[in-house]
Amino acid sequence: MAERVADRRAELLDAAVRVFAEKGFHATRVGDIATEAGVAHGLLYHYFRSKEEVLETVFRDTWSALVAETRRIEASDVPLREQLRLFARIYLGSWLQTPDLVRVLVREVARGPGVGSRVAEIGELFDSLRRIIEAGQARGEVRPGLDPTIAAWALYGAHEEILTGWVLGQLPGDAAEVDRAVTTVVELAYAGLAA
Amino acid sequence: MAERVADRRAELLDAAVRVFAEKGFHATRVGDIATEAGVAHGLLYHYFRSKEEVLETVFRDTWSALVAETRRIEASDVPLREQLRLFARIYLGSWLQTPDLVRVLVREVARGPGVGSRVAEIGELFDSLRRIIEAGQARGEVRPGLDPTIAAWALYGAHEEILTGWVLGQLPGDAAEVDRAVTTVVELAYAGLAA
Amino acid sequence: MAERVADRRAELLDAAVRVFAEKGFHATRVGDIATEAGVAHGLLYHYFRSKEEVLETVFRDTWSALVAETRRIEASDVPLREQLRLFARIYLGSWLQTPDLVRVLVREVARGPGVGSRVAEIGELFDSLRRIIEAGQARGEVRPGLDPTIAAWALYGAHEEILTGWVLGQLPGDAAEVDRAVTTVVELAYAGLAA
Amino acid sequence: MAERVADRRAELLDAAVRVFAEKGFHATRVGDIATEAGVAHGLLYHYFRSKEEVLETVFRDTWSALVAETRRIEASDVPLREQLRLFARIYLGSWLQTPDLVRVLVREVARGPGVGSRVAEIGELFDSLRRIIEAGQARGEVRPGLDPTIAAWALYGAHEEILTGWVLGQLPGDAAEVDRAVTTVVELAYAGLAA
DNA sequence: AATGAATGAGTTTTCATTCAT
DNA sequence: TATGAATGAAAACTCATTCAT
Repeated sequence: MAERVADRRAELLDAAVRVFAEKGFHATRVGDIATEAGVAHGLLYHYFRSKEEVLETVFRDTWSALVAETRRIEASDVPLREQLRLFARIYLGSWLQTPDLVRVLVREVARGPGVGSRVAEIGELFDSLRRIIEAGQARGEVRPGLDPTIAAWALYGAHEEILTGWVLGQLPGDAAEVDRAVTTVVELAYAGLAA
Repeated sequence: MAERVADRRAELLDAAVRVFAEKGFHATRVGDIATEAGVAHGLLYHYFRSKEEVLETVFRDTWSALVAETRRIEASDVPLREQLRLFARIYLGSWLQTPDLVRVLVREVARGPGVGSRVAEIGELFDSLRRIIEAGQARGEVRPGLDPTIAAWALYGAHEEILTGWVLGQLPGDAAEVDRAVTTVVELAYAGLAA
Repeated sequence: MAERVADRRAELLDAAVRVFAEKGFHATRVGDIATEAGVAHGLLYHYFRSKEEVLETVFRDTWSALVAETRRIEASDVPLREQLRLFARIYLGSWLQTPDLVRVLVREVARGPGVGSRVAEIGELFDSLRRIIEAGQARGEVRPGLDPTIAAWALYGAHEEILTGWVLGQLPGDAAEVDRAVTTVVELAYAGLAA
Repeated sequence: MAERVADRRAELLDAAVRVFAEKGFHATRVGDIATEAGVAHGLLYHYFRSKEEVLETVFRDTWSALVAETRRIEASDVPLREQLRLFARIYLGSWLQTPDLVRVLVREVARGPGVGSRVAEIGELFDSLRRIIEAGQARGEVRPGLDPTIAAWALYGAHEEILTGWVLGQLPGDAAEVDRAVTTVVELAYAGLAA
């Protein structure tokens, strides 16, 4: 029974991601999600309070996984360059794994009502990146004068914009290009930060 | 008379930027813009075909100015580090000059609906940044192996995310912080790119 | 088993009266009744065809008891003044016995939608009151010129409006006030009708 | 211009009364009112905030007129019997003047959300009736022991129930019957109250 | 140029009712 | 009996856009 419920909920979330990715959150009608999931639209309201909550859930599920992975990288005992590579692999690699999810997150997350409620969770990722940089400074791997907070935002932005390029179809996004992007971003970031 | 027209149009655009910045494009009603501008909402349709066109106009006016400035930097005969500093000053400095405009561009333009129609113009800026990097490689200032296209996107993203941090209220955005951000981003970028 | 059924049905009716009294018929969801009764909402449809039928049942059960009591008064061999007092005691006294039921009847039944279907039963009460007045005229207790039908409606209305005052919280409705209301209405009615 | 606006508003109110009278408030869709008034449904929202507000307006306009008339009667220097007759004429006579309005008020006013906000205004009428009775007591026309508040509610209820009889089609409501009802109610009430 | 009354397409959400289990 | 997932009709309300004045 609980399994059934989880299934339906998951089906609806999957369907929502697909439709949000294609038409965008605002242009998506609740009925579109239901149709994509093969259920009546009323059912969506058994599992979610509103269309907005569906997006919130998608965001939270994905983002908390990303934060968890980033913290694992932060905790890992490897040199900065390796940490940067791991992060780039996970973050940019998501384009190959779950392109629709990337489309949705890149386009919708910083926008619309409810950004406020997401900002706190977004902050957790930046905090982790900042601590990675600070730890690098403590180990002498990163230039001491650099502002770690600003550097963390810049670092994240470098990654996100590349995802954006793929989402907008402005950058080629096949597997080889993703590899090349990982390499390029890691080189840029490491050289940029290194002492 | 032509001046009057220009005035009214400009007033409406200014009002629109203010309201878009406060409530976001979707939550803004045409009547809100008109009220903010002190005119009847019907008048907006003398100057613009639709609410969408108002946003388009805001984007195009701002973006083309930014592209022009970037091209001037590209054409200028100064070292890469100076070019990066000029770009960061203009781009990040806009937060102090026209914060509402930044809010709108960061939240609505780079991702929102209708990006499709703006992508070509967005591309011009990236092209210019790419050529700056390529020229740096030609002069031996930039590492030769680096992919200039990906680097241009990463470079732009680093800047944009800092604006985003200010827009979301997650980074302190006073004049001193803007200066510090310019310094930090230029250092990061120059070291990241330099041969 | 039959007892069980009767129990469940009665529980649901009781719960419905409580919820109708609090939120009104239209604002009450079937789920509210079920929750109040501690069962799943689907179960309600084993005992009633619809939400409407629940209200109908509440009305019919209550009203038929009231009609029966009124007919008993009608049949009783006591003077008019005593008959009026008995009616007032039963009718106004219900406020102390079953205030929620009074709330529902006053607000939903006498006027609400679907009165049409209840009008016949409502008429039985008025008929009984009319015959009480006519009998009074036959005995010489009631002024002969008075229209018994109109007088019956007026008499009933006098009682109902006092219930309404209590329901709306506009008249104090404690036990002492109920007594005082009985006395007042009986005096008014008796003096109004008496030859 | 202001005249036009007033017209449209009044047209919509008239239409609403007609439709509410026929189908009841809840069963009436906003579109029904608009259709009856010959306009698009959206226009209703230029003049009223909601369907509810339309009913509120109907109630307030009517009720305040009734309160004003009752106060005029209260202030007039005529014997109690004449005051009762004037009230009955106005109140019961409304059935001949504006039957739809009566239908709406009788059926909807004491119900639905927003009763709370109407109760205060309803109280004004009862206050006026109570003062009429108290003044009668002061002049020695009304029995001294009688509770004037309860008597006022009973008096009003006697009238309202007769309107209800007409609305429900249970009492014949032609002009002759209205006259007879006025006579009957005045006799009942006067005899009921008189010293 | 300017107004604002008028239009009507568009969409979320609610909730009574059904029915498989 | 009992549950609650699933359905889908229904409707209020919003608001961009038009257009007569």
